[in-house]
Amino acid sequence: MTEKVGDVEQRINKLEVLRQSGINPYPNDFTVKNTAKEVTDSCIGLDKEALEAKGETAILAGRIMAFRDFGKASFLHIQDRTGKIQVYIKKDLIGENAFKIFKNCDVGDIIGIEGRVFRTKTNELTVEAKDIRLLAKALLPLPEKWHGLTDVETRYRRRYLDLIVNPEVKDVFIKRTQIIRLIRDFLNMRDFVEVETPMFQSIPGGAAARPFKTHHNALDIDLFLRIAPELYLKRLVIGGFERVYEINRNFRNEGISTQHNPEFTMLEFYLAYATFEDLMTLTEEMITSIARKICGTFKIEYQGQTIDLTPPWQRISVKDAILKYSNADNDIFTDKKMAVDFAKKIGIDLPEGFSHGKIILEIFERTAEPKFIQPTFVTHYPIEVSPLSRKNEKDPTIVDRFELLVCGREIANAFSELNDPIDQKQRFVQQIKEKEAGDTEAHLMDEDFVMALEYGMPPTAGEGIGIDRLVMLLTNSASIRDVILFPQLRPERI
RNA sequence: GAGCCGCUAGCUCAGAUGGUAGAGCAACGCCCUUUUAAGGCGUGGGCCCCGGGUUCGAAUCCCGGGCGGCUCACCA
Repeated sequence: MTEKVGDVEQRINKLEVLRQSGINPYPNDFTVKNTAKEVTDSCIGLDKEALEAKGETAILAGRIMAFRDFGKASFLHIQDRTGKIQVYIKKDLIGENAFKIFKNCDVGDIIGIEGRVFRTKTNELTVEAKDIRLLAKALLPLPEKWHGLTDVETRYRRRYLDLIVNPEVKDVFIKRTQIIRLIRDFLNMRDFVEVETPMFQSIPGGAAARPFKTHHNALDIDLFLRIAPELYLKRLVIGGFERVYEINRNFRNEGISTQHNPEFTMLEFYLAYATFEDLMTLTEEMITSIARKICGTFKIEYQGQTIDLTPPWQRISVKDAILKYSNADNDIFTDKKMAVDFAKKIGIDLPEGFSHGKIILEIFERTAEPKFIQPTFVTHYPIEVSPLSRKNEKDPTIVDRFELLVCGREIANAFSELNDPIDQKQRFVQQIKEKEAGDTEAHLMDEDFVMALEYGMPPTAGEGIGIDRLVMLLTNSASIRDVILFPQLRPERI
């Protein structure tokens, strides 16, 4: 190879060498019998002699992660789904032909190995190959063994590489699926039924957010990707699914950040004949039972802070939180003018037409929300910002709702559902007014949903939990992109 | 959307004040049959993110653009 040859060309050359000696570089007839972990587990506690006596053998496959080459012998590490294990290749043992194949293997190739398990001088458990098969030739080199792949853009764009090279990344995603499975187990055990409701909605409802718009050609109608499943799940409660949930994607056409991805996974569940207070207890049970299994403790580390999940969690109303964490006066809650003045005083820009409740919420978010590092149920939100929640019996300006805050972030949002169809209709009407006043995220009127309520919905409590954020918390991940396999990025342009 | 930072070999990174691009790992060749980032000797490898400008000369300075990260805004 005297002329300029890149890594890929070199590997294609090797591939040709193999083909010409009758070796298929992409065969499909190797039967794997063991995994790296099985081999390791079965030899735990066995010293060199005991292992020798046992005569353990293994047939396994994996990707070559590293070579330590000695000419006529070589050590390599191969990696399968369970981890890494060392392989020893000796020319004497595998023979001339197999050794020739091996010499045309590179880091990154996928191989199959059969051999005896032994311990080396340094006591590392090793499979001594008596046969080697190339199962898939890699044409591109893997990132460097020592520093690995750290460039975040490459890690997100080529997640497969990230997963091959950074084991802790794979761990996070395995934990993610475990968390979701535990949630399903938790709800299924309590007689909840899992359902799927439309992603395409002609009236995007159930949350305050801007939707993605698309078009159905055959029907010739505009459709919206859902921003929440809420209104469909409540229709199911009306239909008799007294305990129902969905774990699925929501889509919101908004900014991207360490906390936001345009598509994200949401758990929503509804429990008939329950109140938002019942859901606080249920939420504590659900999240602590998951933390126990995933983290093994209630005192978890998140980005340098220790979060104590030991129940019961603090409960505080929006009003009390504002009074506690700011020098606001009591009458901001009864007098909109006072609320406006106070908001301005603490530097909040208020667009025209903000409702009293929205101003209160702004004040809460500015003064109190970031203070709730330890898990806290913040309760009783203003009615204007909660158009689907049940009005509080004693104070009609607030609703029976809570948000669960951890590290100053919303993990869950829940309320006693509004099941009075006339009240619901009025709330929608109020939202329309706010939309007309310029609020792009105000809810839309959904007549069909109101009609469903007119058939009667049992008193019900409902909750949404942002799965991505829960996973971030339980895996100590700083960015939502670290818990979503393929986070949204701009396409690369040349 | 705004501000700050980054983009140089497959990967991780150096390249003051402008002088024509380097290291380690990976790769290739030779030696080496128990290594652990194996070792020794040798070799090749670059649209320095893109486009303009200044200059005798730009990876470096200036302007514009692209992509990414973080912070803020918006939100969950």
